[in-house]
Amino acid sequence: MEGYDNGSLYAPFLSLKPHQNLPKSEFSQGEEGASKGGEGSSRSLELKKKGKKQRFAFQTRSQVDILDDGYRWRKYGQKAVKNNKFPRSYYRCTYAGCNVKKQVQRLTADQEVVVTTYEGVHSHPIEKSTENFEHILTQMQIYSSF
DNA sequence: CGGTTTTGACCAGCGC
DNA sequence: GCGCTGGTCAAAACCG
Repeated sequence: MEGYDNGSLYAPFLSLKPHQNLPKSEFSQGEEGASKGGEGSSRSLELKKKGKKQRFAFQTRSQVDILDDGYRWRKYGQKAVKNNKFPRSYYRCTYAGCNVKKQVQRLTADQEVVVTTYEGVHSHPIEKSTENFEHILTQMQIYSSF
């Protein structure tokens, strides 16, 4: 709620125009700077091969964990983190060739706050209208952008 | 019937 | 060397 600059608001999903490829994504990497306790900074086999991953995390105020951004997501796992008493959900894009991953995590302090982390970039147009999600973007705060 | 979801187990990396 | 955490995959169950 602090004075976040909407001008700097960078929405990957919004920038993912059908014929608009991201000119550059040099801001990849960046480690996650684990707080402590040696958070698992393990890179996926696929990621390590590419070494090019875009991670975008933002927190939203929602009652549901599943935020429909217009893409199809298939849950492939759920694990509870130590820093959060609530379990973290792992989602993956079901589009062929689109290996975009999404992580949803709820804050222990504020159960109403949901942290959504997008990993990777979509390589296909949205099948649903983003207008619905657009409203969410208005209330969502950028937590960490790489 | 298809697609998706759910739980468990396993693995990998890092820490101490 | 062992333990811990986090992450992914697998099979089965369930829903529309």
